[in-house]
Amino acid sequence: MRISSTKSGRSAHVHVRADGLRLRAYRKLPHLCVYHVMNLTDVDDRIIAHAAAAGMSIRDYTAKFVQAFFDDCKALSIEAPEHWIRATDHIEEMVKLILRLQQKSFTYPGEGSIYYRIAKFPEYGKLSKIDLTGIQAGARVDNDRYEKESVRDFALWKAPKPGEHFWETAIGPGRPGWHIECSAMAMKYLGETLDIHTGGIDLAFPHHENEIAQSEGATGKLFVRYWLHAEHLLVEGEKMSKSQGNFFTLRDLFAKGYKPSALRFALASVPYRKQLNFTFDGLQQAASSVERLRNFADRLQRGKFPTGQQEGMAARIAKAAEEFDAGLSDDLNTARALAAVFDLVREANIAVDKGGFRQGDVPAVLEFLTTFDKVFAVVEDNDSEKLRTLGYGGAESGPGDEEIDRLVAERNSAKKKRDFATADRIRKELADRGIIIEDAKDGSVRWKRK
RNA sequence: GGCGCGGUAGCCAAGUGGCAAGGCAAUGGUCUGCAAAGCCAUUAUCGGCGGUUCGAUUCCGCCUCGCGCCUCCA
Repeated sequence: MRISSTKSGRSAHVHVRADGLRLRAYRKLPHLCVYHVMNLTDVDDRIIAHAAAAGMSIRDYTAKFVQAFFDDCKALSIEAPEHWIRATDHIEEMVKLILRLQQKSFTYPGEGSIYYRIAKFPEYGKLSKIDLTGIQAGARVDNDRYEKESVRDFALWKAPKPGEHFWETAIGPGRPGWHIECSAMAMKYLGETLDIHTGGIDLAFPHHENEIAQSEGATGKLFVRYWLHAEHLLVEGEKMSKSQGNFFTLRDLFAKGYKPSALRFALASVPYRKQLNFTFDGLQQAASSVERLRNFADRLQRGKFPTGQQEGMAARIAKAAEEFDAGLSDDLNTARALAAVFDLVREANIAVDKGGFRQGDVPAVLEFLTTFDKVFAVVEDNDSEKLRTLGYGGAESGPGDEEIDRLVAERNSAKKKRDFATADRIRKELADRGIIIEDAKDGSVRWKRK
């Protein structure tokens, strides 16, 4: 399976919702090999202009955005693709592709720029089902700086602007148009036909439509077998925008104390084709859901159960794995996959409560949870560690392990003496510092960070 | 205006022509020294109106509401 994805410097949620689902690690089917290439668009009009204004090279100017993007990906446990590549490293490939299009008369020049002639590609619009016949030339040409045969035609190569960075190439000086990079780079790393291309739904038109036109025009072959377009977020039921004040960065959210796992769960639990309404209440709900899963995993790992296996449990676990698989196979229906997990959690909890659950059942359940976590990456608790390494706000400044262990021991001895006032005081103090203490039936005590 | 997506319990959300998954929250119960965790119980005439059908939340039509794209914005 070969995947290409586009990226935005600002947001990683699309990646969590589609490619970020860690399908590579999952790889349920042995013959399914994931090869993922992620493109970093580090050149466009705005970047060039801003870099010029700042007196910086494009590479230096974009460095901090690239770094921030990767940090965000790490925070959200998005797996690194096989290749992540920069547009500016592939100018030559773009030029070659343009030359190829030129030979087939898909291009025409205009004031130093090179345009794609959409009239030459009758299938144009097949992805977004846009009907070009209704679009009249002249309807929206006022802000167009270039001369084009048709309004829909787009620039493959743009003439240099005074004072701004440009490349000296076989097709003349200038810089690439927005769309050409994706076609050129995808083809270089993935071949002329890719299996999956992901991106935000907003990019379907015109960006992906133009990619198809360029690629298929040049090769005469199908460019992409499956497009995965992720729907956008709403925030508290409204469109996210800076002016509305409902635009949050990951850093903002972590600084408010939300955990990476909660955010990841919130984003991943809603199937990618569905518009996700991001709310703080929803984040809280996601955190609670993650908590339930972690409690369950913990219960299995710490618990001491009678030896042997419960009759039917192995089959029950296998069924959960099957349903989980079926959910993901159903166009990444994560909601369905999650239901399979929670069903098993509930049933296994019942078995544990009733005493039927056996030690021999533990490995299979844990193995299932591990498989689940390869995709969802929320059960393993590395929230604090992530925030710390990435230097994001919100990392705990609470008590250290030794101090906690000491206080827990202190509370235990108070409890043994039936000095509940002291025991409860210690528990309350720790609770105020974000540590939850739980007593188990068998007298053992566990603690966890909230 | 054109094209597209969606309206399912307090919240998030799956799904199917035939008794409506799952999660969160709430309330009551169980357990507990008290808690927590877990478990049990309770909570939906599936946006509205028509049509097709023995039967529709699921199919069709109309309406309504929300969102997106058609402006190099994920």
